Amino acid sequence: MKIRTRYAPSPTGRMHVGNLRTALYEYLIARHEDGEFILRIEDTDQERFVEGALDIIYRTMEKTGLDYDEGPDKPGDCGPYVQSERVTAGIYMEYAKVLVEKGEAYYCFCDKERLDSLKTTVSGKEIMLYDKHCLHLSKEEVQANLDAGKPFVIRQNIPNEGTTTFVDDIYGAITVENKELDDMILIKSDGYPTYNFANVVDDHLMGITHVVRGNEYLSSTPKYIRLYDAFGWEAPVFVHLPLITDEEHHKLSKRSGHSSFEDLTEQGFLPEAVINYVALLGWSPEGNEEIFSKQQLIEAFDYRRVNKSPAVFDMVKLRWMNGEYIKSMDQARYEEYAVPYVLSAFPKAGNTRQQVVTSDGAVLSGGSLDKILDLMKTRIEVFPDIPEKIDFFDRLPDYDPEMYTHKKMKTNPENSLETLKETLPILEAQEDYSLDALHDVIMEYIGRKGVKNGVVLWPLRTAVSGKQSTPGGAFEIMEILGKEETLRRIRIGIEKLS
RNA sequence: GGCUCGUUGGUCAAGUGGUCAAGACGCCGCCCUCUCAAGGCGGAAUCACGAGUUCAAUUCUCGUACGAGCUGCCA
Repeated sequence: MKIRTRYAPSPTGRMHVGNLRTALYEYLIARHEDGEFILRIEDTDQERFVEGALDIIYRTMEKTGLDYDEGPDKPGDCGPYVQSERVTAGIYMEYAKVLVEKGEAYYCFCDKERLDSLKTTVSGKEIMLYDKHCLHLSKEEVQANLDAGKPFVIRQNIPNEGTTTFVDDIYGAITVENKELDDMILIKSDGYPTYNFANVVDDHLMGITHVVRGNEYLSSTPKYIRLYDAFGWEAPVFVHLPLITDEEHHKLSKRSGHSSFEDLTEQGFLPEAVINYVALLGWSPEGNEEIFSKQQLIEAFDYRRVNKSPAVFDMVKLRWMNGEYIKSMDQARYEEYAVPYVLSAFPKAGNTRQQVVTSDGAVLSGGSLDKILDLMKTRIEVFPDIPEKIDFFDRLPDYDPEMYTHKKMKTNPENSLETLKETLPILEAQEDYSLDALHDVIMEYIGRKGVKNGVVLWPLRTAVSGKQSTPGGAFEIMEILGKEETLRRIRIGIEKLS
């Protein structure tokens, strides 16, 4: 039988990374077996609906490459794929009535006051188990209430005896006492189904073979099983996934600041890196490889290797992985992402990819920008790292002359001044400011002086950058700055040291 | 409170009744080197605890502790 999985989000805001992983695993399970993956919108909660959330879902599916075979915007044989539309079609009420006929569900007219009176507080928490009060209403009483237009819900009728058992493909067999199971509401008083009910009905009607979801549903699954049984339907395979937590081992929340896919992309993470990272949270491949393209994930993904224990979402490792993706990015796409950040380090108005004017007044060509881009590629983990690493190109910082002192290089303000004074005329005479030419002419000087490279290069790099550490060395920086700006900065260095 | 699930280095994790208990991130050190990266090499660091089964338990069983989830006319 062909595998069919579905991703069934509620349009309530951004896409939580837990949901994203669920969607990914559902996608991978289907694609791995050449099955089908469908998108269904579960908008049965009118109150929580957020304007625009639907667009976020579509956009996220698109950006993450989770293409579905059927969905609201991809008609298939099981539509509509939006639950509110299915409500209008009367689907859920029809099935709820089937259950009522069978005695597996019943109308309940209890008002809020009566329900409240059933609540008890145990160790600070309010708990409530419905007492089946309305189960005992006669057919005539129910009809009379219905005719009178009394608001009602339809509840599942779960016996108080016996146990219910199901097998989860990850967690194994799970058994609960039926008396622990509440007579949950199937149809709400506004006529909408609850998530639990709509889910079962739709998964069956849509031919879903594998239900994949977060482990927060593990303890309510027995109720689902009873529903499938009540209908006489075959239950799907259940695959419950371990929780993703924050550093404090609590469920990832909005407070953590990186709980949603959109949070992450705003922070400069690449969709494919997020997907790759999230795939490894709760699942591991057979080998030691960790970098997986979507296609490789599809091939390698065996959901039986999903593990049971919760996983901490580690931003540090995500950053590393994102850096790996950046390093192996093709040039065009890399530039597409990186150029805006490079440009943002040169705030002067009118700057473009082809030419920028620095705040110090130097003119840098497109070629210089290329070199900055090259320098950055192995030095960043996310693109927003760029500006602060290259700020010294735009404006020479007002640095402390003590920066010329470096024990290992054996430099100090005195010999640094000497170096700058002696190299200045060489650099003034030099016309070719390409990396190689600069290298040759300075190395020739170093050879002549008979000193270690660092004795000369440390002060030079300090003078042209004004920073303790820089991407690239003295030659790279001088090449990028060009002759005029290089000389200006060296003269400033000489002034500072004099 | 009840129910359910979980527990291998700081984090992600592999793994098995007998292993020197993989690998990755991070950390530390070394090499390279004008700094920072990248790259290469190496290091420290783990089977929650207590019983039981067994010649042998990280692995199987039970219990304890801790953590999480559920206990909504939310999903």
